[in-house]
Amino acid sequence: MKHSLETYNLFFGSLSNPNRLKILNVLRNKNLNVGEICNYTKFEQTMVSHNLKRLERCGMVFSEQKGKQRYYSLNKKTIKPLMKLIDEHMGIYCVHLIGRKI
Amino acid sequence: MKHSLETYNLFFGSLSNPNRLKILNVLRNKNLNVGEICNYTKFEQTMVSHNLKRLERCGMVFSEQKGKQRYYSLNKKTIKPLMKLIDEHMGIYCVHLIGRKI
DNA sequence: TTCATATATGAAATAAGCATCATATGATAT
DNA sequence: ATATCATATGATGCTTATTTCATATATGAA
Repeated sequence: MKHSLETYNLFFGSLSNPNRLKILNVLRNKNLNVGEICNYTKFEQTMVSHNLKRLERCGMVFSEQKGKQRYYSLNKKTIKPLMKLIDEHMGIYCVHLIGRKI
Repeated sequence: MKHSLETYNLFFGSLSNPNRLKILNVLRNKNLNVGEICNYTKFEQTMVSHNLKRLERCGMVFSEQKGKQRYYSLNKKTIKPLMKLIDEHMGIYCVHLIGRKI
């Protein structure tokens, strides 16, 4: 491990939340501003902003101001291979817990 | 995303805990039984057992009974490339938050 | 079988994380 | 400047996660 446990913890913690995962998911195909993310996810604006902030701090999304709106985009370079890795892992080791809570 | 948000959440949740990360860390180089993990980490036995259980359910560690002891080993096939991916990510995008809490 | 050691389990207590609320900042237009 | 729309922030209450405690199960030895 190259970095501190705290840093890894922060990274993984950012991904261990269904709402943040959903936000990442709606950003997969196109860049969206906060309002659009709210529409797609049916989440409240403040909640989305809080979660976007955390995702951005961890480098999982980027943002760019365009007029009054701020557009968010997925860090595909990290998120795509990450998801791929986990999909493969789950396909092998986690079949038993698909659909479970714990 | 191939699996449900809940499943990803469970996966990442297992990694977003400093104690579990520390346990994974001490398993990097050699397989250890529960008592040994406690010694290395200075964690309590029950806590270690609870956390090992969760890690095993998510396929991050494997276990094997040997006499009275149960030995745990890291799922290197997943954990190693995962850590590599994240180290690279952090090196680029997370320099600013090294050592931070949030 | 009984004893000692190793690990696991369930429930309760504690801690951490999160959404929500109220409010603030920022941007553009008038 | 003020008004309006878009997004961000801080604090608080609530929920979920985690550790701890007490106890149970499992394995091997005597």
